[in-house]
Amino acid sequence: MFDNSVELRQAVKIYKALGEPTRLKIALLLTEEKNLCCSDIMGKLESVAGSTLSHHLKQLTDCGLLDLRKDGTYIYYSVNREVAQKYAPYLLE
Amino acid sequence: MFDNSVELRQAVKIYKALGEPTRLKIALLLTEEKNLCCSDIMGKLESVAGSTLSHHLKQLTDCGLLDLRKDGTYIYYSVNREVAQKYAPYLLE
DNA sequence: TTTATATTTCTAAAAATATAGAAATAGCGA
DNA sequence: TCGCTATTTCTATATTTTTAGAAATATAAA
Repeated sequence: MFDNSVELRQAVKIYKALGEPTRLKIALLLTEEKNLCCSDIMGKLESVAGSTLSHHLKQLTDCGLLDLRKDGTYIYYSVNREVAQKYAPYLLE
Repeated sequence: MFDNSVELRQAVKIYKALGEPTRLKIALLLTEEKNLCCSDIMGKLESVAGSTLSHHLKQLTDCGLLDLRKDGTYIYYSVNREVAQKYAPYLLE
């Protein structure tokens, strides 16, 4: 029926990404203040190891929810508003 | 910062519920066709044990995404459109 | 009351996920 | 080049989640 269309799999990925407190916080952080880099984000969360944060950010970008822009050693993340609008406009409120 | 407000925890629960293929399918099924009972849903999914389905439905109702109405031995589920609208209007498309 | 059907709870196993330390990679500035 | 900072990958462990069979519960119907 809703078989595993690409669409459905993407939606699952997005909701899975948001269904974890640290990642949801990251997404909310980035709608408030765009273009934060990994270490900025680490500073705003209480005690998350860099490697852990890296995994979370990967999940959020892999599903299309976050865009990134590299600048030297820094990577700046921001919310892809189109994707957020479609799947979770709650983020943008 | 976005500390563990009730609001944030509810959002996490909802997205976690939707971040699993079977549950997302159930939610989509129920926006198409409302008031399906447990066994109707089981019929529409390929090979899910009743006990498993029961857990999924519990998760979807606990987070507020599904409403239920009991009628005899049957339990009819439907999507709570207000909650869906707020967190995942994608479901209602 | 017995039987049948719908759903849940219990229990346990398998699979997936989150986490972080350590090592690796990458770019920048001295 | 060397050292410094930012980020990722590797590896391992702990925790959570998914799954389903079996037993339990609940309601309806015969």
